[in-house]
Amino acid sequence: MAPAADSMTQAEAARLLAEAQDRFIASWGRMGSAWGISRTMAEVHALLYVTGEPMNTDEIMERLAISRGNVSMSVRALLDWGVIQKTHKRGDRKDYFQAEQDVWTMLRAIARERIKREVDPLLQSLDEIRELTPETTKATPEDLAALNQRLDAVTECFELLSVLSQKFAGPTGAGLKTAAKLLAKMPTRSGGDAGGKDAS
Amino acid sequence: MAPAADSMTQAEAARLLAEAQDRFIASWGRMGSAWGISRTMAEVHALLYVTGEPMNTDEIMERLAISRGNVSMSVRALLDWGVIQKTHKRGDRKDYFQAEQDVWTMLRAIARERIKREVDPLLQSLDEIRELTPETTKATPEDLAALNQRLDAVTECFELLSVLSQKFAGPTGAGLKTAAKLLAKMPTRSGGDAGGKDAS
DNA sequence: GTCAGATTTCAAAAATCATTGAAAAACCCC
DNA sequence: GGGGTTTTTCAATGATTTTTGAAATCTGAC
Repeated sequence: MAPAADSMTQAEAARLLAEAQDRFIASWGRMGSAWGISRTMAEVHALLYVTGEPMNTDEIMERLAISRGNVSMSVRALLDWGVIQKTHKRGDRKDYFQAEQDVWTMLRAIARERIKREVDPLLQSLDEIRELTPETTKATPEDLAALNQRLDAVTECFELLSVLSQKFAGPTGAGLKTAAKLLAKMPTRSGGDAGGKDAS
Repeated sequence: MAPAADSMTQAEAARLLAEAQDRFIASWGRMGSAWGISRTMAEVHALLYVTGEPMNTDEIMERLAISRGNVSMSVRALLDWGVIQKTHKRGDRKDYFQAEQDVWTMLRAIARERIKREVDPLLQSLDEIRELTPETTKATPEDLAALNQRLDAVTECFELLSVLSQKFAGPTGAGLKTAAKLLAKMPTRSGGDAGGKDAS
């Protein structure tokens, strides 16, 4: 539209935009891989988030210099996580993908999925293990009793986590943002801890 | 001590104990690797946690069937994370390692480290990127403005996370357990969300 | 200062995980 | 239902991470 801007040319602006996007994509990818998500998948997500635009497979391929198959798989995984959506354009048979634009909604989806995929299975294992180790009060050697105690401590802790995720990240939840804001406002009195052992 | 127990022999109890421990170690290792921690490192941690006993390198090697070098590296990483401690036994030159026994204290250490290692660097990158993209109010093409808005949204969100971790997981923090319990008690009214977009 | 035991380091090997590309399947407009 | 387009799948390849084991370093008692 306007041929040139005040303080920079369109070309300059475009270069800047691309560079900033690339850097964000790289950072997000790095963080993703530290958290057990494949770097590329995180990068695809970052690209879709940072542009905000729906993009098709070919555009993603080209921008990230990755193969068609890789895009297909990453995009499918992101759909499974619920952090991107499939959209369409009139008169275009290609699939377009668009990232959830609200950061809190995005984090909520991630939290929900991680709990479902990783915490819940752990809890189930813990239950199974717990069934192995009877607690016939007397007769049970003290080692078994101590084991049970430790197992129970872990279980209790992760069950609480799972319940919290239901409450705040679940489909009817109150929202992660609410939770975070609440916590941030909470007074910090080291003495007030509910559990005995505290500030190390 | 006592030659036999009521409902099971010592041998039975020992076998049970070992199996339950092994299963816990395997589960913990699986969970660790889903979260970007090496499986072995998580397993060493699980072993030390579940036995509760201080163990030396040779004992860990044998129990987990891994090499000396691997134990050395895993143990060092766990020390860095602050989830195990080095101890000693009189008249024994070997190092012994013992896991933090309080689950919440342990989770707190993990949360603190992850924020420090992964969130804080992300925030720094975001700052740097943000400096690339000036906001000279007018003149700035709308794409750059939109980018800045998205970058800011992510920054705000992770900054809140970082602050929270200071508050609850930091050395003078109020304790993760407190935070979790508080949240669990909070009423769940979907309408109460502070951010506009909510229950999907 | 020396020595034996204990730990760390690190290059090479093994194992795991991610990526490609081409073939197959699905899709859809006429 | 044919023909072109788009997407998915998956075996093979490539890249990365993890593990090993032996050499180097450290440690503390004597």
